[in-house]
Amino acid sequence: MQVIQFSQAKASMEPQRKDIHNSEIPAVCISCEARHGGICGTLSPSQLTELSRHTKRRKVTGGSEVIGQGEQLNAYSNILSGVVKLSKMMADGRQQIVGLQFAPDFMGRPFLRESQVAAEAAVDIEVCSMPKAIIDRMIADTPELEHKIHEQTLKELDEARDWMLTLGRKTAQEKVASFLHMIAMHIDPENADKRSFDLPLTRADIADFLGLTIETVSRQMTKLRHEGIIRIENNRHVTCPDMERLRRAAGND
Amino acid sequence: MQVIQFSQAKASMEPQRKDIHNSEIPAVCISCEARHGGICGTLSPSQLTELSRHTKRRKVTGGSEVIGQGEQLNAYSNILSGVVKLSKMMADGRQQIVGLQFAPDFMGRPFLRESQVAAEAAVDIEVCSMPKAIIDRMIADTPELEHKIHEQTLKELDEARDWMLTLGRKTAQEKVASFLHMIAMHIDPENADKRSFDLPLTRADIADFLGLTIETVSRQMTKLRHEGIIRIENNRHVTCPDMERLRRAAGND
DNA sequence: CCCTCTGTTTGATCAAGATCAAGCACAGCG
DNA sequence: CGCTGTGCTTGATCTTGATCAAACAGAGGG
Repeated sequence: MQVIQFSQAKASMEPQRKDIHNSEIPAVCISCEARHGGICGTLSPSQLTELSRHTKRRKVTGGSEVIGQGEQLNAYSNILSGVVKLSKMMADGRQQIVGLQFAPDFMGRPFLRESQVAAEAAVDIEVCSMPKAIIDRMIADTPELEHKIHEQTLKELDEARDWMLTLGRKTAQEKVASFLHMIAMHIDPENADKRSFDLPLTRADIADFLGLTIETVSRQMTKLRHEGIIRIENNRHVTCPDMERLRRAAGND
Repeated sequence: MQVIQFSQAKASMEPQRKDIHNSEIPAVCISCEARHGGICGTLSPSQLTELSRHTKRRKVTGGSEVIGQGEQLNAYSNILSGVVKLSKMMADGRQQIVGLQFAPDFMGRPFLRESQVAAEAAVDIEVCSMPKAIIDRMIADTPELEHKIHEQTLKELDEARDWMLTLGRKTAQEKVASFLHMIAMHIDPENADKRSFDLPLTRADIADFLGLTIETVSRQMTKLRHEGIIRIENNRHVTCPDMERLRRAAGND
């Protein structure tokens, strides 16, 4: 009966969904679907019933690991809020961030037992996680679900390849500008002239994302600041008066 | 009736398949499946019938474009032999190779009209290509087909992320060693101690793959040669007496 | 045979970014 | 209040890989 409520919620208006998400009963991901474009819109009522018994909403504080590199991966998650960084590390400690995941993204690695990347909360995040086994079974008999996940995979592949061009061929200045531009677009892709945003990453993380050192990131930020392309307050808050100039500084002309 | 033959071929032995592939009638991709692990094993006989009327086997000479960056992409292909490089180019000509595809791979971008990468034959290749529209329709009603393509996408994503670590954090020496090791593994993944292989890429391509210049690639190859880790004949043919040493030089300790 | 073209190597020099080293700002805390 | 720790910036110097330049090897072609 709980589930009937959820199904109704799906069709109803925003406030009610919120109530359900905050209720005692672990919220089924139908709420993610409604508010964040997650995967659960593809599931049947009976599948949702089952899933609802196992999903769990939880908060993860910034900096803590969601999944370690090479670890057994036994859950999928929808990111409800915040940013997750995916990274790889070499034996001697050199690290590279290979992807960022934002609020509506689905996290997890289908069809494999081990993850080759570590997932860590970049800031405080909220996720809705569900057991791998159940989702894997549902994938097998719900083609739309696999399709949805496939589309997410394709999106990640495109982003990874874009980033390879940045890593391999751009200058430090262009790399930093590319990063800022990417974040600005992700915060509000519709409203491209939105001028102000918070960086979800420390300078150290940005360096690991761009294949640079902390010092170089800092110097390039200062340079962009002196050139009037950005303003920075409190280290994290960035304002970009002219997004087009930032785009050009990023080499995407 | 042609198609019945194909179906039989699928179940029968190697030589017959080859005959079919060389016959006048454009070979349906069932032959790819049998010999190269392509996508057509997931299709029903009637789907194969239809597909067989539209697939076309063709050769592409090294260096020519298969799909231009940003071009309309109206075909999928199975690579039957050879290597394809996927690359991105900046407006000023800087280029980055973002992926290599080898013989059994499926090439093409589902669900999108435009490709953001250019695909070019690295050496002379043979492909079995099929119209996008037909495959897209078959994907819609054959979940196994989407699953197969999804798995290929996941493989490409893993490879892209591995390469991001190389691009962002490895030294020139490690990059070149990583490249050689990767090629060696791809030529014969089963037989990891296979010592000898041909490079499918020119020095310029290798540089674009590694985010280096031609000169640096050349110098690092010379250095690996002097250290006795590899031997090189005719510029393209590489012998590696001790794969373990190469792996260590690549930083994958 | 010479000539040209492409792909490659090698050498000399330069510069972008790494490394080493301080120092500042701010938050938490005894 | 001063102390400590963390994250960030700035400066001085060094190193890696880029750039500029030359030369070589092999293929094709007149």
